[in-house]
Amino acid sequence: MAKNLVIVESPAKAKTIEKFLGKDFTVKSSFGHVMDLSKKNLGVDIENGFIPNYEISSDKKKVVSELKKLSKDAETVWLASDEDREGEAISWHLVNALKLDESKTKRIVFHEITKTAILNAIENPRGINKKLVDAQQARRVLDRLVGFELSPLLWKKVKPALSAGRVQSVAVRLIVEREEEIKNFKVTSSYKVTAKFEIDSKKGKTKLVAELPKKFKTKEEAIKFLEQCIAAEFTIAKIEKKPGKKSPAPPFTTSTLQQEASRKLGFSVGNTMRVAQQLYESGKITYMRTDSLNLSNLALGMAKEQITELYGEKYVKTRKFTTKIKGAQEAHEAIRPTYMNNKTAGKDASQKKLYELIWKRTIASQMSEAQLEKTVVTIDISTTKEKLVAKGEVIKFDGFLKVYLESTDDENGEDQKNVLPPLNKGEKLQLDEMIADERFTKFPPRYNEASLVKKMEELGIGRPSTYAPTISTIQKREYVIKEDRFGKNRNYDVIILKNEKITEKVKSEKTGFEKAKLFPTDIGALVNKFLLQYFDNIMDYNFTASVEKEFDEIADGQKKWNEMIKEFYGPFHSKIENTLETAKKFSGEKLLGKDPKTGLNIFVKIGRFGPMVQMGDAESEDKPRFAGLKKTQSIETVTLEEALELFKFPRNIGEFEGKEITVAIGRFGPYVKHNNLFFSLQKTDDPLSVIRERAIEIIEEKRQKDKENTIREFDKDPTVKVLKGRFGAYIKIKTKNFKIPKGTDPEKLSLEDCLKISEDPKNAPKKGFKRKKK
DNA sequence: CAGTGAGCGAGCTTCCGCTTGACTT
Repeated sequence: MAKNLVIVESPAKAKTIEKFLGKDFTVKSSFGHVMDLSKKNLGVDIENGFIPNYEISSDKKKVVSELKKLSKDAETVWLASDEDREGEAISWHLVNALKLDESKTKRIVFHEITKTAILNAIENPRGINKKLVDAQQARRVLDRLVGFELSPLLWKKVKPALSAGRVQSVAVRLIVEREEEIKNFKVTSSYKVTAKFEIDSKKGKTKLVAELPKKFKTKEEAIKFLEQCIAAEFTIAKIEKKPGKKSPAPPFTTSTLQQEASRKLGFSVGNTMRVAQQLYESGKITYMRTDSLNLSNLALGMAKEQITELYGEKYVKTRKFTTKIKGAQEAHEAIRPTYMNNKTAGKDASQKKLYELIWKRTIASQMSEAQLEKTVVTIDISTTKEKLVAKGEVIKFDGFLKVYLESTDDENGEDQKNVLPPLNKGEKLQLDEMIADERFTKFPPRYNEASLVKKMEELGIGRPSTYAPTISTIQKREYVIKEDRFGKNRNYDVIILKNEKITEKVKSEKTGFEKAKLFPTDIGALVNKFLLQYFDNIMDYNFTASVEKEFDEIADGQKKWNEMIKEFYGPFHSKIENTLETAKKFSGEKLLGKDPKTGLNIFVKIGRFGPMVQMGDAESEDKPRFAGLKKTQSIETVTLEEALELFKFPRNIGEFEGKEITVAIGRFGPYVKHNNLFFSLQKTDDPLSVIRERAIEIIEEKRQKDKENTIREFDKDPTVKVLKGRFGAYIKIKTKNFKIPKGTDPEKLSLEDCLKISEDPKNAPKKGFKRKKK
């Protein structure tokens, strides 16, 4: 039995560290937090000073009991969770969950997984920092109170099963507000003049492209300018050369890795993290959830060695980067290859591509600057005071550019940097052509997953471990949808001066094309409006930053954590109560117009099951009729005509086997209903025009499929069936499903067998825990 | 994966932050 038990957060880390320490040490992992607030009720005792009710998380019971056993036999238990707020709390929870004896428990920390760092940590143990734990408790309790009081309010006032929280609600706000900016954006156009000159040089003819810095607001002004240039003489007035340099970007953090993988590889945020996890687990890269730019001395040394070997000594420049991100906790290193001499690694194409990106970024960050020479050429026009400008850039020394250049989110990469031909001051230029083309102002870009993460990081909301899950949550709640939009064609004017003649042309370009961008849904916009109206403080972009400041004060011992919570909770809770009493149902109801046949009002709003249209007033004697919106429609844009179409359902389209067939649109899209059974329409079927014959086809297809999936049926009781599911055979009784015990042949089950199996609680459908009411 | 299918009636839903491997309906 080992004398020492070391507990870290991640199993891959445990494996590495075990190699560094001798055989007297066993290294195990807690798999992150082992305790959390109870999920029943609030999990916090409001009346008695906000005492948290912690429980061992259900998925951690096994880990905890194993660690408990090992800790009993160990002489010393070393708690080596990360050195940040959450890590400190993990150690504290471990003390409680494992019932550790204080005398044999030691807390150690390290920021990098290197042998020296770990041996050094072992030499310098300390106790648990209770103040830091308190800061974490404040963070945890605040998030619980906000989430578990706001969400139920939404269920009552907006729609069931919605959610709100300190992080997700602000993320949705960003997307809703960006969409509003875009909607209110006024597109204007102006004319940009570009001139092409022919240069005779020793090497033959080359081109020089120059631009007019000024843009013309109207076509008339642009034409007037071109007319002036017909008989003009063009002379080089000035040639300015300036040295410039470019520096490499710092190594990757979680957020910048997600951004670059999105731009360069087209990965979603979730995909990047999944692939990075695989690389981490196979020991190829360091930890992938980090906000630190730091590289260990070992890594710096390896990088230097690698760069010298591959490119030579003059490409080396060792740098240490420091983070500018507020609230960064820097418990880990930056994301880097474990061994810099592996230029490639990974099992599949995704892993290889991501690894290569990390390798290049890390190596480049330790390379010398690129040396540039920037040239600006000014060209006089004899007939006007305006001057043309040509810009050029020559790379004198490539430095880090040999390996890697960070891309940008900028969608219209304007500055084209070309190499200029040899030119002399006073030289007269021969105009080939001059073009004035119409350019339009561009609305602010919509967020994609990665650029939203970037913005969240800037605001200090969310952590490296939560960026990907948060983005998935707001999509799962249907606050936000990720999709492509096809652009529209737009005409623009082009005026050309060539051979001393001016001609005009109209050209066409694609505009508004969007790929994998985040759009707010009706529900997202409505919930955002509700929260902004009643809880503007939580929705404030600075809310997290201001509570973070208080958490820091708690960690410094200047503030008691439950006092901070009390100050927040008092006004917050009375707002909840007040809103509960006074706010009406928040449905976003909008009057579209009147039904021309009946004269009844047509409304659009959010109902229990999402966006819908309503015919007739709620207060009128005749109950109003309802119909759900199609998935492709929105409250914002639906027209009266489209709304009226929706009331054509359910459509009776004939009879089949003596029962009528109807078509309608439900929660899960358009369907055919026959004999109380439902059959989904295909995407290619139009619910407004689908005919009886096609409906029968769909019914027969479904029947065939059901037959194939049925293993056993019983004449005596048709509500009991043995069916083939995606996880194998199961028993269905009415709407409930039951597991079949192992070793039972489903083909041979009798009705009695089925009923018996259904009575055994072991086989009952799992529905989670029932909530206990006090 | 495939299946689900209402307009109110039960019972349920929910947060953020650590971490991976569950093993379903």
